[in-house]
Amino acid sequence: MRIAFMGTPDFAARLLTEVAAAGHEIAAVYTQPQKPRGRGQAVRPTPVQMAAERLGLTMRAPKSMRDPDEIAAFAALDLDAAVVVAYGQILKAGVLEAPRLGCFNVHASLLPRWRGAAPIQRAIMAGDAVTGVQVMRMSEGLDEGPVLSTATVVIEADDTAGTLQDKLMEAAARLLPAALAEIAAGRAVETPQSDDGLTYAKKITPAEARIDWTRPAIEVDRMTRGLSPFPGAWFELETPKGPVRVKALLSRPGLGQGAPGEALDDRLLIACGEGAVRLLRLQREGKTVQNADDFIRGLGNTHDLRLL
RNA sequence: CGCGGGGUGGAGCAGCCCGGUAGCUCGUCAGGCUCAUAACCUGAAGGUCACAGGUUCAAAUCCUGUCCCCGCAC
Repeated sequence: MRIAFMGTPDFAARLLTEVAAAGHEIAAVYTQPQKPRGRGQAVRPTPVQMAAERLGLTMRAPKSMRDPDEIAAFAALDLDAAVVVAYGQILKAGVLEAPRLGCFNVHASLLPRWRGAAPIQRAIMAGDAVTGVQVMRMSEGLDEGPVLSTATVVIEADDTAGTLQDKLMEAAARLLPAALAEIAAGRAVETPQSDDGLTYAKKITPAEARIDWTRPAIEVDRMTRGLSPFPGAWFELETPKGPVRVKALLSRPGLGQGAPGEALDDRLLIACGEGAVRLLRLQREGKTVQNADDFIRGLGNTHDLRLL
């Protein structure tokens, strides 16, 4: 098929290479425009852009796909289909209807659960036992279109958003080429989503990433794993030089009771509102990621440890 | 030119303000002790203090520049 690929982060870049390897003619790759961002206002290419360059594909990075000129240019590509993966822009009807067979999205949840921006994180934070990836036909509503194919992935107790994303990415890498083949052959079966179990995966906001030690341990644990490695659930630590912000990147529920935030042993077993969590991987601001052992050594003193 | 923290034996840190013998916790190696432990004891190896200039009798420490890592904001 003659297709366009639209995406931005790593997850999308991996699928772009899969689609290319499947032998489709990629007329254009769309990604978010580069702008000064990140530390030092550096301009960095998106992962999809790097993948597109490596594959020698035509790339476009329009500021807005709502621009009539952009929509016209997109339509002029004379596409069979478009594949959209975490592109970062809302596509209007003019874009969605341009390709002969339509636009298809890869979404990292079992719809209609976790429609929206942060399905992987929200699934872990909610304590879901299973999630997955799906290929769906795009419509104007947010992740509302009919589903063409599904791969399920079990969420393990030690999964973080990072590890789960890797698993989902591998699953999607197998699922998408097969789905495209079905679409090309006109054999794809589209199943409308039901409204049962509908939830929305709201974007993660910085404010909700702060750990509240008065919450039950099981919730704190899900939060650290669901927000790891990015943006990272965090708390504050008192040091001789003042309070320091620390991210908890991996944890495990543990046994213990105490005042919320209090260290119950010298190996980072921290009391929560109900039960306790053991912190396994952390990162102090300005420092690199550390295992609990290294973090403890860096503290110098683990007695009377109190996390805020 | 967005704001800020950091680079010191293999790991994690202190020392820097106030220049004067390279320190701590851990690991490694050798030996000892113990029924036993993420236990304890003894000893050893391992560092041009990120790099390059400068100041000084003397620089990890003060000054200038460069490279690299990271947090926030975006």
